[in-house]
Formats: sequence, C-alpha cells, structure tokens
Amino acid sequence: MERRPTIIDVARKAGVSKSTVSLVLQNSPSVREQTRQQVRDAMAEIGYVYNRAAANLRSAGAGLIGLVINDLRNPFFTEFATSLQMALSARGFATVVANTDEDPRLQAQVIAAMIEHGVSALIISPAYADGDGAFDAIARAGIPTMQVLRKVDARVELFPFAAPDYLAGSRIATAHLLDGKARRIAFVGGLEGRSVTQERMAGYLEVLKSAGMPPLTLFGRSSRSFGRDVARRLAQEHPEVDAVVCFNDLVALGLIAGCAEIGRPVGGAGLRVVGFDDIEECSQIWPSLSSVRCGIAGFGEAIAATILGWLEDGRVPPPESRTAVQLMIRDSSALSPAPRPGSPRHAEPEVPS
Amino acid sequence: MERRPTIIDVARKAGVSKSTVSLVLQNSPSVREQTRQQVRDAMAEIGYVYNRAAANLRSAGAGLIGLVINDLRNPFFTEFATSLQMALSARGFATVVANTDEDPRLQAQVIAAMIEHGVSALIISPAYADGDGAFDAIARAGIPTMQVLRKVDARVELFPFAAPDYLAGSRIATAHLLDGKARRIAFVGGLEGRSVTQERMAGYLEVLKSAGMPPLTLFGRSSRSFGRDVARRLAQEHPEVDAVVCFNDLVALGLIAGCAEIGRPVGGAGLRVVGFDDIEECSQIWPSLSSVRCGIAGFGEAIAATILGWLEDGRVPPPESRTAVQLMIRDSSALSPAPRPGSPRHAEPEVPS
DNA sequence: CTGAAAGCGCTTACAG
DNA sequence: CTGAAAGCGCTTACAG
Repeated sequence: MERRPTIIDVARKAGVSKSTVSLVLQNSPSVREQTRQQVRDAMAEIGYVYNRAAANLRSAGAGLIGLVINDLRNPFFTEFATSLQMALSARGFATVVANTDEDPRLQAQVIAAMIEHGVSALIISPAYADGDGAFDAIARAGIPTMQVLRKVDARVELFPFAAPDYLAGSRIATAHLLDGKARRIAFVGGLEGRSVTQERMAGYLEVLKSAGMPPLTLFGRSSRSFGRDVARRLAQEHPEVDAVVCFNDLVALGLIAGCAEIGRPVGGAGLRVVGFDDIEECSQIWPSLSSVRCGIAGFGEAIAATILGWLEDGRVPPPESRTAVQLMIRDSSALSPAPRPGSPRHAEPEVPS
Repeated sequence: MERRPTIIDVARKAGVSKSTVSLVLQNSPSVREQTRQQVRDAMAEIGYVYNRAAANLRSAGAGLIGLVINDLRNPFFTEFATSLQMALSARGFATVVANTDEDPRLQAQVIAAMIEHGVSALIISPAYADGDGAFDAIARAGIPTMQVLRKVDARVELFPFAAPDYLAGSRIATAHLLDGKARRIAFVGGLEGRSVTQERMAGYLEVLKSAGMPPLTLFGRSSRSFGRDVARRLAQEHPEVDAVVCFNDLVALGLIAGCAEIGRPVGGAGLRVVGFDDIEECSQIWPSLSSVRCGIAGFGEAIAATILGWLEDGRVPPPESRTAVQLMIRDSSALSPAPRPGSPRHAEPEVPS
C-alpha cells in the first residue's frame, strides 16, 4: 500500500520527460511509436495507474456523471438507472448514483455532494417539490442537467426534460379496455396533483369523455400494497367496475394479487386490468399483466447518448422530448380467459357476492 | 457557466489569505469565530463550491466508494445497493456504482475505471470467475476492498468476505418443510458448482440426509422464467414432489406463477414452496411466499459501517463474517390453505392429471 | 490566530 | 518529436 507511481516515475523508468508520458496517455499523434512503446512498457512494469482527479484539475470534465433517482427500489427506476449506467460505462464515463426516497432535502444534499465531486453532468428523476433549491444550486454551478421521467422544475431550457409519452399510453390503454366492451373503467393509483399522475390520467379521462362514460379515480401510493387494498374496495364499493387502468405496474400487480386473494378472476369475463411501465415481471406472472411498455431500457440508453452529445459535442437537448410507448396486451385484459395448459378446462372461481 | 470561484476568490472577498479559507473549510479550531463568519459570508456571496478533486490531490481519500454488482436488476441486489448507498451518503461518502451483468470482463473494466477515479474503497458482489485479474489490479492499487454476498477470490485476508448465513437458511427452510410432513422435497434453481448454490443447497442436503430422504435437485438460472418452467416439469416428471426449497425468491415466484398457470395449488395440501432472500414482493403476492429473510437492507447498512470503520479507523474487517437469517413462514408453505377473505369457502383447482 | 510557500499528479502552451 | 515551466484548486507544515 505504498505510494502509487506517478508519471514522473514512468518518465524516469522510460527515460523520457513527464510531458512525453502525458502525451502518450492522451494518445497524442506527436509521439514516435517507439517512444510510445517504451513508455507503455514502463507503465506496465511499475504498475502505473492513471489519476483522473489530477488530470481533471488541469483540464476539465471528470468523466463522472451524477444520477439522482427518487425511488431506486422500484423496478422501473432500477431498470432505467442500470441501463443508463451501463451505457455510460461503455462510453468511458463512471456514474455516481444516489437514491432520494422522494425526499427533497435528501435530494438537495446528494446533489450538493455530487457537485463537489465535480460531476460533468447530472441526470435527475426528481422528488416532487424542490425543497432546498437544489436546481438553483445546479444552475449556479453551471452543470449540464436533465430532468427525466418527471418534470419538477419549469425551466426546461436550462434543465431539459425527457420522458415516455405517458399521455398516449393512458389513451391506448383506456381505448383498449373500451374496445373490449368494458362498462365501467376505473383509474387506480398515483398521488393526486403530481405531474405524472395527471398525464397518466389525462388520456384516460379524454377517452372516457368521448365515450360518454363517467370516470372513477382511486388515488393512492403507487405500491403493491395499495393495489392489493384496492381489489377489495373495488369489489365492495364499486362492483360495477369491470376494467381498470393502473397508474403503474406495481399497483396492477398488487391489484391482481388482491383479486386472487378474494377469489375474483382477472381477465376474460373477470376484472380486466392494464398496468403501466411494463416491467419484466408483467410477462412472468400468471395471469400475465397487460401493460403500457415504456421501453425504459432503451430510454436509459437514449438519455446516455443525449447527455454525452451535450457534453462532448455541445448538442443541447430539446427542452422537452417524449418517447413512444406501446400497449402490450396479455391475459389480464384479454377477452377470453387465459388458457391453462395441462388442465383441459378450468372452472373460474366465482366472484364474491 | 463561467469559471467557478476558488478559495482565492473567497480569500480576496473576505480579506484573508487562502490558507485561512482552507482552514475554515476544514473546521479547524484555530480560526477566530469572527474570521470564520467573514469567510462563510464571502463564500455564500460569491457562490463558492468546494472542489474535492483538488483537495484529494493534496491529501487523500476522495470520499468516493465504488460499488460493483453482478446483477443490479435483481431486487435482492437492488435493495442491497440502495441501502448501502444511502448509508454511505448519510456519512458523507458518494457512491459510484456499476452493474456487471455477471460478465468478468466488464467487471475488470469497471473496476479499473473506479481505481482511476480514485475510489477510497471498493465493495464488490463479484461475477463468478475473475476473468482479467481484476482483484490483482485492486491488490496492486492497495485499495481496501470487500467481497460481499459471493466469495470469488480466496484471499479473504486481503478481500474480507461478508454474507448472510446461507447454509443456516437452507437448513431451517428444509426442516420446516419436513416438519410439515413433506414426503419428497426438491431443491430448485441455482447454477451447479457456484459457491452460493452450494451453500444454499448444503443445508438442504444435510437435513434430508439425516431424515433419510433422497434429494432431488433441478439446477438452472435463478430467474422467474426458470421457476415457471420447473412448475410444469415437476408436475410431469416428479409428481411425487410435494415441497420445494428454491434457490432464491425469483425462482420461487416463477414457480408459483407456473403452478397458477397449470392449475396446481400452492401451500396447504398443494405444493409447498419456500423461497430465499425475502424480497419485498414475497409478502405482497397471493398466495404469499415463505422465504428465508436475509435482512438485506440491514446487511447493506452493516457493510457501510464496516467499510467506513476500515477506512476511517483502520479496523480491518474479519476475513469472513456471516449474518443471521430467519425463516418467514407464509401461505406458500403453510399446512392449511390460505384463507380467502370475502369468499366464504373456495374450491381449489384440481391438480392436472 | 494568520500568511507565504511548496507540493499533490497531471496538462498545456511554448521552446527547441 | 521532446523538454522545461507554469498552473489547475486545494492542503500542509512552517513562520510569524
């Protein structure tokens, strides 16, 4: 654990000046091939490792990108963060991440820390409400920053916003249910007043309105347990509801679990449900869950490309951009019940009276 | 986006020397309170932000911890990474993370990048097989490093290892099934020969042996889809199996989905299953899944404390440590079928013939 | 208690 | 093509 070798050690070993070593490090064409090789050999021999911190001090750009996420344990965000991180890594950038658990104070704190660490750019899926002026701090520091998935700060010229097209998603989900002759469609989950909730609900409201069908919304935490509770509430308080658009897959998954619990069938002649996000689990459960695919892995990669384009080529992202979504129709919203391979025909459990 | 102010700017503004500013930054007691306040005011006024990279160049310890994970999309690892990151953040350390997707080459690459970035320590849940001598590179760089969850490098003196007590977990899970009068218990999932598989299987084998019951193991990827496939295989090829210990929750969840698909009941008189890890989903599905709780959030926090103890107080972690696990008994392994609130009594679907 | 100076490991003009 | 020098923004003895 003694001192790490520096370019001076390398230079001494290779018999050149330290400038030459630096040029080799940067693959400058103005170093003779033979010299380059000598330097390389010397580096290998003494176990030299490049010190980025020192380099960045003189030039710029730490090669560090900050990623701030409101709920990293939610598989939707996990997938986003992971694909983004891997894409950045492939382009030579390291990612420092922080989960804020929807806490604006924590968010301000981790952002300040990242700025101190000299991140070259910031990608933020923000907590609602910018408690301690975190975005102002970023603006002062002049760090290229994108808001993703949720828009919290209105200054999109400064903090460009990108997200999947939630509105279109809820439109096609609702239309799909309506096509299936649903008589009453509810919207379940999402906290009232939040931008994503509003968008994911807007398409639902719009489609219902043009069909002359009254809306029914049950707001709540976007969690499995809320979805599970809703299964019971729906059966007891709104038995006429025969289809539901969920705020996200977690709610939908909880709802399906809740239906199983109370013995209410899902899909076919039972309650038809569609989720939102299309996390991996949707296709792996039974009955499988229909969902609005946001292509979040591809979205993460696109964001990586966007931010690097900004950083490296000065291509400022558009103030607001939306990526296409797609409805994945599966058992939970199919008109005929899910087939049960292995069992010739299966009696559906009766709906609780 | 002009030049960020430095301590020199602060010093000029406050009318002191830059050393004084530096001392204020470090909360040195040798600065008069009044001076300290002047400096603080100056910093606030000109929007100074501390530059850690520069500081670390002179002293040591970037305040950056590297976290390398073999499969960040798996909720078990997500939970670990998130709780670890949040604990580090609370202690003033930033976390740079990378997912390796079980790829030793990618792993070597991200580790090299982290070393260049000057991480003060590394926490690695490694891919199996250390392809490109990543651990050797760490040893050369002399960076405090822990192996967690999986032991891949045998040099535990150099790279201390910590994990939940998998062996005990599989022991209690198997014993629990046996207590419930299981006639034939299978072990499902996990790739043969890997250390974690071996440990999670060892307790199973041990308990079966002392009960004089022959083992049955079905190795495979630790995924939902493998579990789902197994449901069918079990019913067709091993109808005598009436209980199963799964390698992890994902396999168990897939198995339960597969059973639902083929109409085979789970828990009670049906197939009794217990998972491993106890991810959040276990208690949120229906029927709920029994599982070996590894307390992974607490484990993450403990690792944070351990690594910081090493870094800050020189307390080298023990070569190998194990944390206690606990069996969570739920519907999937209960002897009586899960109650269905709301539906007075419910006919179980028949097992496929 | 505060200031002047050297140095951390690199990069960047600028000479040669 | 390569070397000597200055400087990036801090910290750290060392004087005063």
